[in-house]
Amino acid sequence: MERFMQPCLLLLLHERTAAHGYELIQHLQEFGFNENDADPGTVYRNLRRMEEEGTVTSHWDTGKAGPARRIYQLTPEGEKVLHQWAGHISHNIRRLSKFMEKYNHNFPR
Amino acid sequence: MERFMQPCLLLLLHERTAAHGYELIQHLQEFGFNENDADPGTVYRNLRRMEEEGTVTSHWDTGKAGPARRIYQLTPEGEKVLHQWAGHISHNIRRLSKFMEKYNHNFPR
DNA sequence: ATATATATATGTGTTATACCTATAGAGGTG
DNA sequence: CACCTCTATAGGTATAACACATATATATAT
Repeated sequence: MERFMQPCLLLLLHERTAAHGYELIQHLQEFGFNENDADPGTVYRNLRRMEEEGTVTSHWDTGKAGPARRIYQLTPEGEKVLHQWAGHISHNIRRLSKFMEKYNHNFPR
Repeated sequence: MERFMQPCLLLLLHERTAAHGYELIQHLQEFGFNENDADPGTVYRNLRRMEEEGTVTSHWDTGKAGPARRIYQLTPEGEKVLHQWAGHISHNIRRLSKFMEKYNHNFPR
């Protein structure tokens, strides 16, 4: 499925109210992303795009030690989009399950 | 999920031992493809590529009325690839289900 | 000094595919 | 007979997603 990273990021942000990109990258593995899939470039680009689309907001955090972080927060619009994603994903699960049903019928046991 | 049309075509061909593209297009709806998704251009291009990859073979059928048809058949290699797809799809179902589990935990009832 | 971890960002080539268009045979209708 | 529609295959192209590589800068450990 395409753009699956987006709903994962939205859900991670809902779980923790705020987080920066590097932190989100660490947690994407919970959704089955491996090192290649959770490519930093892809994550940061997704976050920037999500901000353009209005599903998240961000601000710089220069308070902590280390390089500046961009802190992301879910918007109400983002929560709506997350719900839409959930519907979409449920639909895909049903679709894939239907395939497997047919497959198992063709290749029993 | 990407290239989902391929396992569907392979499974359809396993079900009917042989079929031409236009016929397969009609049956793709069984797998949740709508008119846009089951775009003829995409179907035929997929079939040609699958032949290049050795998962199907084809020959022209000029016997029947109407324009000539290209009849496709599943190869043993194609059946192997279909089994690989089934594994891949099962994995994706688990992955998406895991997302939904987390989602439902975040938004109960 | 230098290597590593933290943190963000851009450049780019490949791939999948949606949408559009082209071609052509066969049958039906005014 | 002209025209339309259905059957059937195919290619052209623009967009989009993404993997992989690279650039940047700060802080810490050796």
